[in-house]
Amino acid sequence: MYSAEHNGNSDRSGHWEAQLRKGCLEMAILASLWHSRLYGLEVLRALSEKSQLEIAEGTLYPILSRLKAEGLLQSEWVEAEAGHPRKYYWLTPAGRRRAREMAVAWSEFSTNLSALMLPILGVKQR
Amino acid sequence: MYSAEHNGNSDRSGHWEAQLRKGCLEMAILASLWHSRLYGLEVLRALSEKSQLEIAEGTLYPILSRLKAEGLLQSEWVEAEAGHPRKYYWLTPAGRRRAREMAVAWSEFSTNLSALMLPILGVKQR
DNA sequence: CCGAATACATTGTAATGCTATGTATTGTGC
DNA sequence: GCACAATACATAGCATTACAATGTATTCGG
Repeated sequence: MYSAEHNGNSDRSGHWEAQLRKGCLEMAILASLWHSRLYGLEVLRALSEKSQLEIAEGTLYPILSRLKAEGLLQSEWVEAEAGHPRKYYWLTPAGRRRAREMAVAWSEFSTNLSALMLPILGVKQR
Repeated sequence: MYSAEHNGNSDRSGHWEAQLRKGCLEMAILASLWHSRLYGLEVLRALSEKSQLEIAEGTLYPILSRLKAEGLLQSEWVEAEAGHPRKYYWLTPAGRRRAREMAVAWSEFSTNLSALMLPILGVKQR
């Protein structure tokens, strides 16, 4: 996400984009684990590369912890052959179900909202 | 939005959809005013009809108030020929600029996130 | 041994809806 | 005229969720 601060807007202007993302992060993190288990920083990198979604570490770990507490993720410590021990996470069956539900809800929600934004983008409507 | 409570999930399950919407409401409300000024309950109806977005009154008015305080909206009381006085809102030039910025950011954000959700929906990727 | 890099974790704070509730005005029926 | 319903707007306590700042722990390299 580009910074909006260069616009010289009011002191709130830098914050509205963050609000756009709130609420989507759990879903995005679950989605990042759809294909394979990953450790924390791999999740960060996956999200950054696949969807330009930048999450801070301080944000990520509480979310992972919350999802685990809710039974949507499982985790285990793995001693690396070289380097640091890592905590790997993967989706539980309940986690896969949740991810699907969220994907469906997101698809509908985002389609509806995007239709609302079309006139503003100057896109022709049918 | 359909209710997720019929799934019999944990007590948090009914709340994640609400979180998906948070952060999008300011943008949606600004967008609802793109073409013409509206009074409060017209905004509600416009959002419900155009994008199936249901916002409670208790949510709408603080947002309208906030956007006005930020200089993005203007408002005035109008005595109706029949019925109740209504408070009409419309976008200021700064409001139109913000709406455009948000529309652009949303377009990019939602496209990226949707791409992340495609595998879960079982949609083929190129 | 020390500093850097990597990996994970925590907490106070700010922001934003949700829920419940309340105020005010107009219209209708009795 | 009065009571109630409908309409319209408003508010505040609470729950939730990131963000930012900070900290702990481990490994590696000089």
